[in-house]
Amino acid sequence: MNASLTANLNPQQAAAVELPAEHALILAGAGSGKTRVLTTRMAWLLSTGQVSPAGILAVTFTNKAAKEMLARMTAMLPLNPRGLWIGTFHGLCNRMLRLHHRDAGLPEQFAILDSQDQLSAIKRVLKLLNIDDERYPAKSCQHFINGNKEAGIRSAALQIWDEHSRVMKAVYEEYERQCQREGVVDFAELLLRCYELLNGNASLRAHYQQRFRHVLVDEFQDTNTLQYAWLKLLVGPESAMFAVGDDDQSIYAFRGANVGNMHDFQRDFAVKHVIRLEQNYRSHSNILTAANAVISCNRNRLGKQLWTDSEDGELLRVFEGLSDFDECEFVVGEVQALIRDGVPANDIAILYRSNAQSRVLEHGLFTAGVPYRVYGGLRFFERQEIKHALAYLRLIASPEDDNALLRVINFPTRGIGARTVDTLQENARLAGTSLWQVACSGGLGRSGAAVGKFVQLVEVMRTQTQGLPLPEVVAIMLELSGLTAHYRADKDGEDRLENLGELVTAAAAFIAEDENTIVAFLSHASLEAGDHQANAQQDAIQLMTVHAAKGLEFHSVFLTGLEEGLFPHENSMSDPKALEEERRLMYVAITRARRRLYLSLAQSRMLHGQTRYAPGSRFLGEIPPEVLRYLNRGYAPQTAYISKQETHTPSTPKAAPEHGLAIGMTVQHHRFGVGVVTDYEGGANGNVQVNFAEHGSKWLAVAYAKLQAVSN
DNA sequence: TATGCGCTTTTTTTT
DNA sequence: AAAGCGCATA
Repeated sequence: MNASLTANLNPQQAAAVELPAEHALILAGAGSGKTRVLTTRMAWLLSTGQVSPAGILAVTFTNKAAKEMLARMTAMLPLNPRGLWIGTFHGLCNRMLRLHHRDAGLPEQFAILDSQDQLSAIKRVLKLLNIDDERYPAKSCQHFINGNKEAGIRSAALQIWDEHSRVMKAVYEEYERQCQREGVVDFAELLLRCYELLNGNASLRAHYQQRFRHVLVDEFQDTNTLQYAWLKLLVGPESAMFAVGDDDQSIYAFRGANVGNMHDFQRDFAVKHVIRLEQNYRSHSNILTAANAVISCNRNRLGKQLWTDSEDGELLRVFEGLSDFDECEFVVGEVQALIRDGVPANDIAILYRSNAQSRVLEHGLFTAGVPYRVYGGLRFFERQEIKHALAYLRLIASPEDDNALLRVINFPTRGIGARTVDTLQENARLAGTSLWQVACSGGLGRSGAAVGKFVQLVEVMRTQTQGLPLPEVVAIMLELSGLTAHYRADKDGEDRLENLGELVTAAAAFIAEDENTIVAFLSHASLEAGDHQANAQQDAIQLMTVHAAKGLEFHSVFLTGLEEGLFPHENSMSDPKALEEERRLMYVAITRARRRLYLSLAQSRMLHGQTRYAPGSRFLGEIPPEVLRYLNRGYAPQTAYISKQETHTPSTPKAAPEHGLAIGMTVQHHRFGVGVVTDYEGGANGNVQVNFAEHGSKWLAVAYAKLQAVSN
């Protein structure tokens, strides 16, 4: 039986699966069968009787990954999924906090704030403290609070340096108080609270350490400081931690992920088993060659070289368009050709660095009648109509939820204006109670009647839905609240109505596999905002950012917008660390392709309403020319030589131009025609690099080239 | 309370 | 170019 589990694994994979119960770090390259190893490891542990399902804790970052892991496990062994602790960091912390809410200092029915809710909660704090939100924008307070929570720092521990730090500390402090008073918890709080629960409660900690003999972590390179600290508390002297990650695919440092955790893990736990999974089963060899070459330009790596025994495959196709429209036209044409050749549409992806780039592509695909699907954007549970509906549910479950009350007290409008809400908040502040309590006690003058009716409405919703199955609760709430009527009356409300209907369906689906409580459903909504997509996937090509593509693979991939300033993004170009992250992003992008990879760029592009000119991405220049095939003439990989220089010599600040030329400027040359200035060095006696439409990119001596500016 | 105009601001994103 | 936001007006 054990043999059958590892039968189809390569020696490294099998070794990883069958490691003894000791700490291990698996460095798993892109497409090397990481998830397979993780799930097989668990199945092996269970089937050899080393551990019972209750003794396993497996952590992932996304619900999708958790679901996939569970699905693959149950395919290998029949299991009751309820006994297993497989989930996201947040999901597992939520589970633990619900079980020990008293020890954690939380009400049994605590609500979870998503980022939007958190932001509005912070706005209330700013208002309460009379803080100038020009100088202290809610967004930056949110960033500050989350940053500190992820570093495990409470407001009380903050040092005051100046006025700014004093205000930030005050905001954080009041925000903590407010959340505690209202019984709500934000995402970072789920982790921090759970960390503190275990840290401050030795017997509980010992209990879980005893219980979880095997702690398995997926995408370990993406863990932040707090997540790692939480793991350290859970892993006891008799537990083994099995961490799988790829430092080369760490693309979330910008939001707090700490790749250094991989290194720290080896040191903190004296890890004896480090296994590298370097054989790639996904891509043809030329694609891997490109990926390896690019990533090898990074300095800080744990070191790993992907290889494959598959054939070379095609060369990577490079297309340089004159404009973003030109690039788009090319992409659309190739997509159509691929589909004609029988590549399934959903096995084709168009990737880009930033969401704004999707617009042109969407337009092109739409015009050409190619079915496509854009990933990202607004998620189901984040839509305003859904948030409104959830707020009513939250009020039914716990009326003291001020955030929820504020959201819907006047939606649909019922004559409770900003003034009334202000008075309500002021009275609540004075009395030190919730808005709901104040609303119940009346005494609000002219608008008191409207508030009274709202209180009644919530009461009626609660009594009428008492004890009913969740989908019915949702349906009744939608009617009584007036949400359905409101969107029915709205000429543009059709989609929203449909989504509200979908919410009832979601509730039905939820009780089919989980509990029948409103609170559980609300947690589900906060923690799995993304999973519930309203429109099912048909056979359509996929458009998404490179970030969103992580973990996915496609037969053919179009990597678009390979220009300096776009990819790498301009905000990352001055910081070497950020630049390395961009390069890892490039590595992730390249390794998404199984068979065919297109690399495309445009000489000019509409960006922020302006036409911008940028030279080709340095990353393109880091790919060995032998694996590239330039589809349109004239654009040999000159960018390579510039970027090679840039990569290997410390970047020197450019001297101020004395010749009046600037990067992006269109110029005319007597022999080479029209081109765009892409670089220069030295002053009037120096050189200038011009990318000519007809003759490609050239370095010319400024003094002799006699370039003339062309206005456009 | 709703609407519309002019102003600003543009990475990446899960939970 | 487009979307979000604050403020003024109907």
